[in-house]
Amino acid sequence: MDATQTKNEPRFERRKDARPGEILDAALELFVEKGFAATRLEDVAQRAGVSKGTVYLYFDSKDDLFKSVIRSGMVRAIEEAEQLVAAYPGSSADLLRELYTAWWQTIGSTKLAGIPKLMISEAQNFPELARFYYEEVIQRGSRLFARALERGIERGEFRPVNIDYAVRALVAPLIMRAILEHSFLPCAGPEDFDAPAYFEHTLGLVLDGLRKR
Amino acid sequence: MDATQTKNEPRFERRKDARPGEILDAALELFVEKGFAATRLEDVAQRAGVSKGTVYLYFDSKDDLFKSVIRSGMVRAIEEAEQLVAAYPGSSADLLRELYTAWWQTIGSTKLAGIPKLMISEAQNFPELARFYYEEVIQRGSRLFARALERGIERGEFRPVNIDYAVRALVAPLIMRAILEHSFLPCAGPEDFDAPAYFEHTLGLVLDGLRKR
Amino acid sequence: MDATQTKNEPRFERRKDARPGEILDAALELFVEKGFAATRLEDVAQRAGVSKGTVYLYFDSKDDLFKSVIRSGMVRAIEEAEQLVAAYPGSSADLLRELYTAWWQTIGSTKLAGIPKLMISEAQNFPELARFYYEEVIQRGSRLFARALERGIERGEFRPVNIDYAVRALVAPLIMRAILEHSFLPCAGPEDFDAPAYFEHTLGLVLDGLRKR
Amino acid sequence: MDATQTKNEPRFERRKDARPGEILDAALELFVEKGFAATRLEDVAQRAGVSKGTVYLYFDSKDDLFKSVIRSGMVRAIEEAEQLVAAYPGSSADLLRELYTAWWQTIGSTKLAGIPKLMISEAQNFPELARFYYEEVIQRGSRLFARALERGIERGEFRPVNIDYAVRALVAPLIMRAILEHSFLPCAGPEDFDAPAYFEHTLGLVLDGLRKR
DNA sequence: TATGAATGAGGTTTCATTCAT
DNA sequence: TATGAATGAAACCTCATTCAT
Repeated sequence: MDATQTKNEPRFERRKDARPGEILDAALELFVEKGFAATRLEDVAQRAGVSKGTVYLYFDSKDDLFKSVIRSGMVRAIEEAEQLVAAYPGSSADLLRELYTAWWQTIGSTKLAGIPKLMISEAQNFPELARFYYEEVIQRGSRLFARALERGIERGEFRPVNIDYAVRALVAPLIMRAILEHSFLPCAGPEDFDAPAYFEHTLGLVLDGLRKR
Repeated sequence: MDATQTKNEPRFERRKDARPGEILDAALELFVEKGFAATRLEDVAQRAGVSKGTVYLYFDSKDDLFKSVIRSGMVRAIEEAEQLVAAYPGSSADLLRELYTAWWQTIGSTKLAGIPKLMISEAQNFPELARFYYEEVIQRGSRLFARALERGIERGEFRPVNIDYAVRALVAPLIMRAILEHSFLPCAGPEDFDAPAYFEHTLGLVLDGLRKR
Repeated sequence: MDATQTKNEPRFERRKDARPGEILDAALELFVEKGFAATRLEDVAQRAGVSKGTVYLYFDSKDDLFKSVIRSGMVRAIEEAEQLVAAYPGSSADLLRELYTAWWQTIGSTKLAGIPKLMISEAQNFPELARFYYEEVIQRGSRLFARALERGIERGEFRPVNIDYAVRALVAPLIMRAILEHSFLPCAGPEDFDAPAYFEHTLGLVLDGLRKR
Repeated sequence: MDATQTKNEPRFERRKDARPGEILDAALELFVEKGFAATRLEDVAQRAGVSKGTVYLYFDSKDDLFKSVIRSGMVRAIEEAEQLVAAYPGSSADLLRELYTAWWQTIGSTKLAGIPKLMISEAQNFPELARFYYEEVIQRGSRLFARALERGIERGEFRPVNIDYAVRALVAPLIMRAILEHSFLPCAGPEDFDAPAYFEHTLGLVLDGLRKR
């Protein structure tokens, strides 16, 4: 069934209508807020404006809903960024800055920013999902930065450094920021964590390390 | 199997003093492994080698047990590190390296390494506990590094930098490592994450940024 | 046995409107029989023909169920009796007899007769509920009799007596009968307690005391 | 053991020492206050000033403790009153008044006043105990009043009345008062229930009914 | 499709009872 | 005798899931 449409769908989205999107949004919010186990499906339904039974029209189970939440969010953003890297005309330092900006706009400042914390919390309870996320989001996302660094080295803009460690140095603040937003940020004064400034500074530190002597 | 020991095991064993610690240990392991809500008190009891009811002799509720787990773990390690910083005779760069080593030995390579992930996951569900952790662990721990940096600047070993950002750059890899260990490390090959090497590299990057020009 | 009916009984039966009443009935019976604390919610559910969870669709907790049982029972009967007193055309002695009859028909010979014992047993455990019952049932019920007595005195049918004591003399046998039915009646031969005769005799005693000399 | 003392002990007291007496006192108070099922043995022990285990040195189980509480209280008081009736020299009206006074002094104004409510509440849960109480306390107590009434009729002091109903009219206020004290008295103003006046009035009413015309 | 009443397995928590000391 | 730590059955309550409407 559904043979005509099966081909061009985004790979990790299970349904085509708009209804499940609202459910996914609600579920993401609540899973991030309370954790998977502590989230009641009834609350998800209510926040999505549907009844409890309706959730089961679109998702097989709570587990299935969780997996859909994770799968549906991040991948698209990474695909876009991959295109950005492939076609970027400017300097590699600017490309890195561009990647930071893109991350902030498509993930960091949106609901998707909750996914890292969520996935970290539940990785051990959903091993296959964790593997999927590790490969399709973490590794694929890391490769973006790796490619930009390699590009810079090839073009003589950066000195040759260990790519893995440099990637981590670049990615860590993004993840830290996303995690903190959904954990301790309410404890800190809001002034304590100005994301753009933090990113700018980290970028400066790393670019300084990349500069040829 | 084990025929020699099976018979004489007493079903009632009185060890009042040892109990709470054993329960806390078991609880920490399971909370980290499965999350707070998904951990059944029965499993905690079993792993601690006691019955369900015994847990309630020492802790008022599951919530109380959770709070005790968090409170009892980290603070001691930080106190020790504070003494280290206060009395350190050598260079500030060595002090930073010493802090890294101490963190790895007392936290990073022990069960306590699970607490950051755990606390991040549950911060929103335990706001007062989150505040406690933020103040007594995160801020107090950060101040350790801040003091080492200030010391280096005062003594002319480092150039004057923004302390906050430098602290974050130093702390991020420790936290990232601890978090990953209890989330995606099973997905990665074990070779993918050699903690000491990672730390050494990060330290190199930051110290390089601190070097006077 | 019962082969003809066993098959088609649906396991899910939707009867939203009837449920609360059925549950209240079952709960009243069991609370009276065993006491509040000794009654298991599972038994209430079973006697009402529903599952444990269903009880919680209609009542927040066991306490809430108990309060509803008490509140829902008596008040209606008293309201009806108040109208009886207000509109009664005959002699005041007949009105007293009428009140006795009404009590027997709407309370004494029904399940509601268990409530006095139940409420007495639990008054200390539910102080606010006890206050409600005291005001809305005990005092309001007593006022019924008081009004009939005052009416008789005003109309010159009775001699002026202390209303409070006379009310107690009238009410006591009703309460005693209801209490005994749910406590020691199984110990006594059933012949030991013919309620109408008992009431008739008490009425005679009191009316005799009210007669003008 | 204890052969010298075995003979004259009160029939329904199981132990001879003073220790169990304190436990029984504590148990009576709490059973009356909260009901049997809602009373925790730990609280009984604490109020008696002993440890939980000690209770089991003197009583086989919670049920056994309950039965002992009931058995140990009332019977002695009734025995004394039986002697009073058997030997009373004065008028039968005075004897009735004497019985009221004795009841008030040995039961109504003491902790024992809680037993009627307690026994009523638990009669259905302890059928054999209920039967014991019915026979040894209720019927035996009623016979006290019956004997006084018969004496009065035989001696020509009272007119011949139905003894059963007259006994009930005499006993009801005593029981009502004891029950109310441990249920709704906290709801009423304390002025609402002056026991001696209430008793005096009831006695007057009944004696009036007994007077020869 | 959509609803929400109904279910019942499973979790937390209590507490009567046991037993090593 | 006396203690109180330990036990585990059983209670209350929740919530993912089902199904009649």
